Amino acid sequence: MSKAPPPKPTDSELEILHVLWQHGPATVRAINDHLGQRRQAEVGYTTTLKILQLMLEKTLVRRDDADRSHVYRAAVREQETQGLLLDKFVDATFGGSALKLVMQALGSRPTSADELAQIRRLLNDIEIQNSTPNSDDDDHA
Amino acid sequence: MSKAPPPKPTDSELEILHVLWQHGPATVRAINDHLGQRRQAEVGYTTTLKILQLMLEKTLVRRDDADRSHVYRAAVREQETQGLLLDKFVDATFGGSALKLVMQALGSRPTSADELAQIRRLLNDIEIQNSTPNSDDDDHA
DNA sequence: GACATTGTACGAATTTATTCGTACAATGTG
DNA sequence: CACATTGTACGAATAAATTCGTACAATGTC
Repeated sequence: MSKAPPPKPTDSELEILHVLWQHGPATVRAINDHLGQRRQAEVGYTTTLKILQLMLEKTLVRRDDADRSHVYRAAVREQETQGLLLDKFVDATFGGSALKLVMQALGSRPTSADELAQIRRLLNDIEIQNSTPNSDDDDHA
Repeated sequence: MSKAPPPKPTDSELEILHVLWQHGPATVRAINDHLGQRRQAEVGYTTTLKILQLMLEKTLVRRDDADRSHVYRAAVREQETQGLLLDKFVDATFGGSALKLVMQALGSRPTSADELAQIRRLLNDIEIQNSTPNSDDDDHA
């Protein structure tokens, strides 16, 4: 029992993860610059640093401190993290019903024909998988 | 400028709204009992009361204080509230892409044939609407 | 009417997230 | 080498959400 699984990131932490996922490993300075761009206002440098230090303790990021300017990189995968957050959100907001969420997402919002087509393709794939139970796709951690 | 639109409910507030949406207007006592059931642990009565009082100030609920036991009821609609929360969530977690959210929701989670059928039906409806621009559904504020 | 019960109001402690100031070390520049 | 620059570490202020204790009013019961 040596591993503590990384917890759910907060909003600020998630924003930093987005930067790391998109641009790869980066220094605090670089991350902070990106944050300043994607928001309207600047972010204090030490604020970003502090959050990254907390994220390090939570094992949401790893860092390379060989050089003076430490380099941080995401320690959690984008899809897995989004899946984790999605689970919580579906539970809290839609009582656990992913169907309701999808209906709401598609129903109350303009969706392009192209996007609809992509979803249709996904539905087909899922139905194929549902009807052909694989015998060897176990996913051991 | 008399209306302040109700703000985004917090997690606890959302849980109370779920009770109100599901069971209709209720006293603090009744709401508290429901909360105790849907969680594992009991909730302090005054905790629920306090949150309801805060929700009243935020105009998330209304109350009838004619009787000694005040009766609270939701002042926001379920769908609208879920839509609001969904928007924020999609922005924060999926960079604003509802498509990514739907793909994640459907892809990384078992979905029954029945649910898939419902989604298919919805897709059909949307495509019909997309191809027949209505001339009289203007929505003036 | 005395007393227990049930209700509301409200202050306050706790926790978590966010923000930034300050101290100080390492490095670059004249 | 003196000094400005750039970096990390860390304490602490602030704000929001959550929790509950305590005071006290209204009602029910004998």
